[in-house]
Amino acid sequence: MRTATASSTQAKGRGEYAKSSLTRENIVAAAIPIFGARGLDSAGTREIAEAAGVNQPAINYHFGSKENLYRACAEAIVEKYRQQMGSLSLDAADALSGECSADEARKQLMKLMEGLTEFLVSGEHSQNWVGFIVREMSEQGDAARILHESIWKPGTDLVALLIQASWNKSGDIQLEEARLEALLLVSNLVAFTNGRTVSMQILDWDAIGPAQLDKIKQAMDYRVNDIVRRSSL
Amino acid sequence: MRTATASSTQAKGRGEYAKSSLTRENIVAAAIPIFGARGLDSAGTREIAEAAGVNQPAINYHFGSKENLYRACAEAIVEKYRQQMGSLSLDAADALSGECSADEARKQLMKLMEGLTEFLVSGEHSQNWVGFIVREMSEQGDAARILHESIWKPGTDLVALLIQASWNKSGDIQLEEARLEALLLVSNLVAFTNGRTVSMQILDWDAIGPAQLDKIKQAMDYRVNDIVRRSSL
DNA sequence: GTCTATAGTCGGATAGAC
DNA sequence: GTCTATCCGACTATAGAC
Repeated sequence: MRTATASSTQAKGRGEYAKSSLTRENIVAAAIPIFGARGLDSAGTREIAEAAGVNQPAINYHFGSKENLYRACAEAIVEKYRQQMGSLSLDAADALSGECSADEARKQLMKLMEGLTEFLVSGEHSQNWVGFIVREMSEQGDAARILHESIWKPGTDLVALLIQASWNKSGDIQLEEARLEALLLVSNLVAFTNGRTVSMQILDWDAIGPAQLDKIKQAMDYRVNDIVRRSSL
Repeated sequence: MRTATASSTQAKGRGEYAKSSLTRENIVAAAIPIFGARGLDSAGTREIAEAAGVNQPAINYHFGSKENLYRACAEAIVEKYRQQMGSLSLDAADALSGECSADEARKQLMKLMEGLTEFLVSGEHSQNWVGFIVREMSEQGDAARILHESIWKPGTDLVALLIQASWNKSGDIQLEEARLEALLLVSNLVAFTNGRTVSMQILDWDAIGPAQLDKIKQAMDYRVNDIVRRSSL
């Protein structure tokens, strides 16, 4: 994106910055894990600059302010999320758009949740920016809005629709109930991202490796099946 | 606690500070919601001092440093938690200490979770310091250790033991499984504290009042029953 | 014990050389 | 476009009057 030749004060996209896109991306990539670990206020521009291999004023030059960089990080994360979860989401959405049996919905739901589990809990390289997403859950700023509208809202909505389809019911009341279930389902995964330290201590785990990931996945499978089973109430 | 006469450099407890306990408590009470909302780094001593009705150096005088005040807040929270959840926890522990039928365990578990739900999600005055607890879940400092050992660990352990008792089984493998279930159960509540903003937007709620609290409680009841039902697998 | 005044440090942002 | 040097504001912590 943003095909820029190496050196020239070229024309801007539309009121947007259009400086050296390479160093911009370096800075964003370096900033995301630092912001994710320490938050907007605590993370220093000097720290970020060092990690990116540039000098401190470079951040201000490229982004205008630390907060702008923060927003740029949120946007970059949305992009990465779409790359990583896009195909899974599309599969599920496709299934929903056709008529979709309860069992088909259940299978799609399990596949989607397994993908989400791997994505949020495992995924060594992604681990960095999951911290960013989860941290922003408790904030109310601009970045939080971006992440909510592009990640949390569509993600949980998709899960909710699959749950509803698995119940073989429709209607607004059912949808709200399904949304609540979807939220609780996703929050279970957050326990292993946001609260990873606490979780590991409680479970006497010293790492979340493949063996632990399997246990989490199994627990999530139980959860999904429990939710689906409620259709017969 | 700490019965101090109004003015005198009285004897210290044991190596501990023993200044004017009243203003100490005022500062702690003012600091907890601010730390909870903004975190250790972002919260300023001036801000806290103003909220407490004292001047900024008073904090340093009474606590030595901002970080010491932070630890004092964590300890105060543990105290409040024990006051508020103590009787419920004791009831459950009592039930466990005697021989305890599966159904008795299930009932105690539901009662405990309902109490926890009200405590974490509702509870207007407590809302302040729930932010503190949840924020520290992702940290690894001294305060995090205090809260973990005095709140998270014993709390989830109790839930895990009740789950195990409701399964009518014992053994280490069952205990780890029960701990995992307990963790997921508690993490569902965190969705409405830490992620309150996100949750409300997803569910189209504009507040978490009695009606919403009932829905959450019902969902938690479903969850508990689902977990217990698995004993027959 | 509580205040005012201030020291000392570190943060983000800016100016200007190259 | 990227560097060095620097400003200015905010912060915690300390010194000392009352």
